[in-house]
Amino acid sequence: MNIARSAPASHRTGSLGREVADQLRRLILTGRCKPGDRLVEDKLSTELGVSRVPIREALRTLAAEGLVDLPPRRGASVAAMSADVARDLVEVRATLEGLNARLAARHGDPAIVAELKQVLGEGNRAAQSGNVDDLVRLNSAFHDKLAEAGRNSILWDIMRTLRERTSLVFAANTAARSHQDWDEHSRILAAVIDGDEELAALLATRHVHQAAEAAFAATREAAQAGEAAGSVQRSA
Amino acid sequence: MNIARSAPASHRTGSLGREVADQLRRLILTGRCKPGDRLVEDKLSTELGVSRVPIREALRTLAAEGLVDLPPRRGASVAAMSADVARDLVEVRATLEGLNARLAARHGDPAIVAELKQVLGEGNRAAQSGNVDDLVRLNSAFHDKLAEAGRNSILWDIMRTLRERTSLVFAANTAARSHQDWDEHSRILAAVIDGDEELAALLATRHVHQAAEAAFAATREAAQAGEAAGSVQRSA
DNA sequence: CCATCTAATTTAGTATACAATTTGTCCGCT
DNA sequence: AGCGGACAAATTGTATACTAAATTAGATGG
Repeated sequence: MNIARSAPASHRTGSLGREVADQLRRLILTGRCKPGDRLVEDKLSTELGVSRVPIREALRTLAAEGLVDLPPRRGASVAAMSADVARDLVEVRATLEGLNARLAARHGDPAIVAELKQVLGEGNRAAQSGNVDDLVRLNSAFHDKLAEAGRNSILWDIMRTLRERTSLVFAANTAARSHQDWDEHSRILAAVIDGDEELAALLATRHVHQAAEAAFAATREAAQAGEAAGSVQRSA
Repeated sequence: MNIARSAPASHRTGSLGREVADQLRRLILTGRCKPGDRLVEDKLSTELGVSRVPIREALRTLAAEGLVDLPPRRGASVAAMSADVARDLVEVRATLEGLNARLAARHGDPAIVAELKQVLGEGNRAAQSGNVDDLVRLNSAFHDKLAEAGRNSILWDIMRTLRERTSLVFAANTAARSHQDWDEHSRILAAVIDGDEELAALLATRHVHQAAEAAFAATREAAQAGEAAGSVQRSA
């Protein structure tokens, strides 16, 4: 699995370190590395076919993004998220999605609005058909475009990492809430198009809070169910 | 200037890379490295007496914080801030200071509030005497403590880097606005103590916006004055 | 079973070498 | 004189090897 060869010109980042960071980010976000998993430099080095230098660089990058824990002298591990941190993340993201929606409503770039309409249509179809991969991708695309529409580079950057980290919280029940999700997306976009800053901000903030509530509730249920039946196969 | 020896046990961070990052951060924030200055790995390596590895680590860290530019294959330089980025920073920071003040008013930790009162007193005295170093330090301390009072680790982390970057914008006229600054600090703290979330949020947000307005105005004046008289000694 | 000592693993850092790329300079050409 | 391209210098990106320090795991003995 030599990424130097497996992805030679696919997305030229100009640096192996960034490619490694992208690879690991994907592994973490798709859940193939679970929270707490250790990321040993030597192992990654041989597995990915690069020296330890780019590996270390990638690990620092991901640590800065909050995706990996990196205690001194103790090595990297996939960041575990406590309930407290999850709530903190949601609180901040909700506020910033509100700010961003307000800015988007203020500027109203027609090109981006058109793209948002496009994504909204596809999202609604995906919610009908229930394709989870499409739902995840389109949800990501919608919030991405919306962040672009806000036209604030600082905000865009912060929201990118915030979305990544919250996606781990929300991942479990994207499918279950998809209809409500896309209904809310639709209303947010309508407010943005209307230039109604207050409403756009309110809806975007509430959207995050409601999605979080649902996710937390689902997680609690799963935890209870697991507690009742799961202790036999804890290590699976 | 070997930092490995010059700061052996002063503030053990457990990692040379972090010490280097701290050093460079201070150089940048105190203005001893101006925006655009190149940060060449070899030079820093010999000057600080460490190998290139911790230097690179530090540069990545600072790049993640937004204090240095790090284009691929082109080397690091102290981040320059355009007027656009400054406005974006202020917009986001104003919103997050608002959120944080709201959270601080909600929780109202007595210990931190006591510390805030302490800092407020010292700040008012410094505003009277006009000691710039003290003003900078105490202003930083006030916002630091206030961020603690919000009790949101994610928010705390984001606001830390945001404060660093905006401090570069505000640095010029901290002295000029000190009385109004500390008057506003006082009102924010009062609202926090009252548990008045709405008022605390409003005042904190407005505090940032007003400080920014003043700083932008001062910068514009300086630019005009410089345009009229300064082209003779451009390079100084 | 617990404490402790030891050995293996792993990270942190140094030194060095080299390839790739960017940047700067110089020279000839128009 | 100005411009474009070859050439050289500087700098980053990566690999490799080695040392040191710290943590983890295991073995040993009480």
